[in-house]
Amino acid sequence: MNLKELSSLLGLSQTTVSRALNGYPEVSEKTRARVVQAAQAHAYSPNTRAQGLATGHSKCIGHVISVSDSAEMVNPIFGDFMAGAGETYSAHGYDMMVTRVGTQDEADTYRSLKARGAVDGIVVHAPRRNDARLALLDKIGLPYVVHGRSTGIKTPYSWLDVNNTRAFSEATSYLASLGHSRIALINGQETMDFAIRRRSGYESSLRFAGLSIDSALMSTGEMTEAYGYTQANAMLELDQPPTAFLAASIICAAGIRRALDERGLRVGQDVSIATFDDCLSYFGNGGDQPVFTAWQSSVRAAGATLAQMLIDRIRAPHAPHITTLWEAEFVLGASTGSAPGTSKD
Amino acid sequence: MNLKELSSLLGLSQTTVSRALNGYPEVSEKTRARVVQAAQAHAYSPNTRAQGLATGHSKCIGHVISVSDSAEMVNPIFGDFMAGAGETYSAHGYDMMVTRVGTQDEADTYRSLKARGAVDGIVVHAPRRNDARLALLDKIGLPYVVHGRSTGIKTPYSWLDVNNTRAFSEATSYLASLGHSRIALINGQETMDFAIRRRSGYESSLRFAGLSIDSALMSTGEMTEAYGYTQANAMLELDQPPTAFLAASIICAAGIRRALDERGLRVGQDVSIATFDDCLSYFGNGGDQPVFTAWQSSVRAAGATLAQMLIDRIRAPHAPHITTLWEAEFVLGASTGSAPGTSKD
DNA sequence: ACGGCATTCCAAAGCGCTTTGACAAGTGTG
DNA sequence: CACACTTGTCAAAGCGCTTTGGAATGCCGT
Repeated sequence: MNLKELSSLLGLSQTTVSRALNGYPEVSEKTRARVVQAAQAHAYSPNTRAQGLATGHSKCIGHVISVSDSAEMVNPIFGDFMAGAGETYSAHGYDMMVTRVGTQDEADTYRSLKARGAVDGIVVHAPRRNDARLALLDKIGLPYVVHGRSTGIKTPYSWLDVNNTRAFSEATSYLASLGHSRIALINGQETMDFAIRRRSGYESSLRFAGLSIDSALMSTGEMTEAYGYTQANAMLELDQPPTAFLAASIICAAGIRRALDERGLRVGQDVSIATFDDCLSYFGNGGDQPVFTAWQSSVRAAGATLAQMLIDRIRAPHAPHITTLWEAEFVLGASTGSAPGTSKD
Repeated sequence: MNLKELSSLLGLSQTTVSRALNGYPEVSEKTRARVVQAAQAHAYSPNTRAQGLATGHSKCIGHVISVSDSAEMVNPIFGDFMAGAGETYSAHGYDMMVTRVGTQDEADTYRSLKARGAVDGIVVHAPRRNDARLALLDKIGLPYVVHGRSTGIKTPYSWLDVNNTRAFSEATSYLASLGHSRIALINGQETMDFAIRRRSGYESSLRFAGLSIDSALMSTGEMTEAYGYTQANAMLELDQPPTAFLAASIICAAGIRRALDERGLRVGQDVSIATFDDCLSYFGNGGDQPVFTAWQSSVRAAGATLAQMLIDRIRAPHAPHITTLWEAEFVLGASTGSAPGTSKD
């Protein structure tokens, strides 16, 4: 069923039917009702491609997952982000396109997405410091919003970020206030802007607390369970092992806990764990008694909000940029306690 | 840059340029080379929508994530699946569209995807028993492949599945052979076909081993970490608690381990855990000493293979259906051991 | 009765591509 | 040298929609 068929069926012109369905005022309410009903009855939906050709918009948003070819990792965060974004998209009649690409082909992918007119805008994931993608997107004229920020980029752009510096600063201070002086940071990959911010929050609080910054207590890597486990184990072998861990993700934190459990160390008593928590649906940290003491911020909510920001941006490409900074929420869990030897224990 | 511009720039007709780029034989190699070079120089990519309109194909594959509105869960498996599928798609010039939808709107989504011509085919995820989606897709004529199978569907369809029955049967037998007589099954949602198969494999091996089937040792639910934890805890409170757990996913298994650790039970000694492992990139179970004894099958590989199957199917919609059954691979990990009180321990 | 003004509808152009059918130019044959 | 073929190219139609610029209709006041 297409426009031509539907309109001849109704004895109307294509113009009128099209206008009726798209809510234009030039058509009487009576005929509009008739058209809408007929469209529903015959399950007519305008052909996306034809509509796109005629309007010049694809009504589609692109997400590029860049997969470093060596590791082939897909962060589970992505799924939750897309669920949030997808909700917004479908509410506004947008489709969502996902492209998987090796990191070195990323620029070509953006260019192609634009040249082919495949998408009206894109979400930039996992921005790096001085991320070259932003300038590229500006140059080719593809609207975008950034999930996170890119330190060093001078030109304005729209972003939504969690205050990572603050969260990790608070977390570090919190652990220090419990008497911990050897606090380890199990960070994400420090090519990512957010990881850099997290480290700086951590370091500044260490300094503020008068604690030494020990590179042996800092690690950076892909935030897998195995990574948390391996790093925790390595650090616990040190002459002066940490008494507290600060993890970049609840998945890492799970790995750290495994290392502690395996060594017979009691989490929250012998060794503390605090973590950032993206509120992934498959790794709940809620309930009456949260497992981990955490600074949390829902990545699903971020997806929903960023999607809205992008849609607004596509509608008004020259509107001033919107930037949003969310504060992570503190949740006290069972994984932290006073440092061993401090006060009562 | 579009076809018209490019062709007038070359002093050729649009026809010739189009044919040159699409590899038609009617154009001399000399002009083809000239055209290809110019296209590259001017970063010309044909407009996807126009191309789609003209050809009738969208060169796009749909994936529908149906999110039960109550829970809003997104299985991390999805990310790995898409990474695998995405690789195949981009190799064949296909785009990937993801639609998030509440379960009750799923049928409408498929219909709309077809009516709008948005996709050339789709991948059906998480099939249920007697899944109504397959008949719907057949009816509306949207090519598809199924990740898994749907018991009860008589008409042929293309699928790729892991031999879940066998894997869980083997796993149960394995645990029984270690002397375990109280073996718990922490299953996925038994609305899903794969979960039903897993249970049947589990039960048949229990029977074969002469062990009783105790519904108190079986649970079904969304395979989150918290679910594994909660169920394990509940079962360990039973008068006759299990000495072994069989988990549906490595994420559940992590929850079970947490419950054991918390109770001071040694994994692989006091209580064993075996699990199915989808080889998620963020939850590696590999290495020299795998954490869990597992039956594994890469969901990423499944994605890549199913994508290929779908593309083939789109090319030849009336070709006989292809069905593929993969066997899960056994991996001995540290999480299983003889039942307490059995032989040496 | 007639011009003026909304109101309601339409024919046709155009979006950027593929593809059909036709046409020059070049090649070989008798 | 005329003939039939191949080879390389093109103009134009068409994919299904939106949108521009009219045109017909009905209603008003004068």
